[in-house]
Amino acid sequence: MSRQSSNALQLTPSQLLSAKARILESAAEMFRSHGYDVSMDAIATAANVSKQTLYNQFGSKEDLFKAMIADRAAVMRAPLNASALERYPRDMLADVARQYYQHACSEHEVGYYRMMIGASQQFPEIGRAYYEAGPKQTVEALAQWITREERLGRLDTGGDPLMAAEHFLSLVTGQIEARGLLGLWSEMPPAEMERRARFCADVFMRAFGPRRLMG
Amino acid sequence: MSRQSSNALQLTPSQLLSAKARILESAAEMFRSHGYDVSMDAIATAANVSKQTLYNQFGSKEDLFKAMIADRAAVMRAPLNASALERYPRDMLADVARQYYQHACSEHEVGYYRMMIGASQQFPEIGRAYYEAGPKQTVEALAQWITREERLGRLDTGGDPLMAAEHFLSLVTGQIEARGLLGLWSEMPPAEMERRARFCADVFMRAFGPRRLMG
DNA sequence: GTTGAATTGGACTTCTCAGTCCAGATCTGA
DNA sequence: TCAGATCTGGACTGAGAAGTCCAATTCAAC
Repeated sequence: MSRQSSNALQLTPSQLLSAKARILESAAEMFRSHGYDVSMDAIATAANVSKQTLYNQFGSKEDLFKAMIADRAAVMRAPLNASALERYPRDMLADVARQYYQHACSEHEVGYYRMMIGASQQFPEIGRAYYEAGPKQTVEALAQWITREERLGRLDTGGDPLMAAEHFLSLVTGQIEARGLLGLWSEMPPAEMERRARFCADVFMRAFGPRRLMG
Repeated sequence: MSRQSSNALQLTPSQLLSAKARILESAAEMFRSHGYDVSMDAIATAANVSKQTLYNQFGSKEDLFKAMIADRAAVMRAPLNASALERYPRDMLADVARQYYQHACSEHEVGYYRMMIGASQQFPEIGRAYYEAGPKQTVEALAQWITREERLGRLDTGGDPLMAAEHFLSLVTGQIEARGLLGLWSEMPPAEMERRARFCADVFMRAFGPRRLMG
């Protein structure tokens, strides 16, 4: 017991993360940047671990891949944080868009998405799992918020908040993501982010704002 | 010469398409359904051709793949046919959406898109080529139409027809495509297509319709 | 027909990679 | 200090795939 506490204070570098966590970390990075074709040797090297340990911990490449997906699922949830929920619709929506442009649409993040798309051809159940852990959550959270705002008379989707939510997210991610998936990257300057975020919020408010007050 | 005309009337099955065209056809189908990992033997078999012929015609797997992409580029152009250009904005837009839902968002077509995404990780130049031959053309054609309608006073995008065009296409393709890329297929019933098409056109018209007449 | 070119099938080489095996080192808990 | 578990590195197996080679066949043009 006393030894245990001293261990907790003096961790060797390899103990900072458990072997399993370290492997998952490296595997995610390697799969993201090289696709499913990356070799197990490469992953082992990247994780500073022997190939045998990989197989001890995960049994097979397929199992490692699936474990990595499960591990990432939580990370991929979109940022609809509670604080933003108290803002006026236009500001809240612009904020969601801004957050997307700042964090979720990086080369890195779209790389994961691309990996998921590739994997879901090979392992169809992975596509579903990812969708339900990620995009679906985001759409539903937004739809819930829209429903609330509708009750407050600040929005009017004509009874289809879910479709309105889908449309807003499509507006935000749309062509940017499409270009990213095809590997076309052009660093988006902050001013452009701001312009797009406002544009999305404006379009949405013109379409779904309250009838009398126009946005 | 006389022989030539009799040949034109009595083609053997293998002559219906030139060997090259037949190979490209089969290669496209195999790459679409199995991804880039499909073996050259499998492609040769599918094309009813020996492996050697494959190599005679295309040199290498990579070259075959790129030739296939180039061959497909034209096919992937979106349907913005001239006849539709004479309609009123709302009808024209609903039509574009309808055509997309009917033809472009099938499992088959999204399969090609998925293949492009996968390939553009391995061969970055392919992503750009595809984008420029496909999506970019569509966006620009739509933007041009919007510009014209703006001059006629039937639309008002506040001076950014390109972004408006991007947004409309995002609305149409948005979540549907996202789900397709992840392999989540649910046959869309015609009534649902119609509802979505109208929804997209309505949203767009509320956002960008002329200020006075509201759509 | 005849000739030159293209096609065929199938064996062959070379390479890469998933997964295994093992003997020695290292870690961990008492 | 010791014993059992775990990790290491490196060799090894087996499978599958890209690409080559070649002798026999088919095709196309005169």
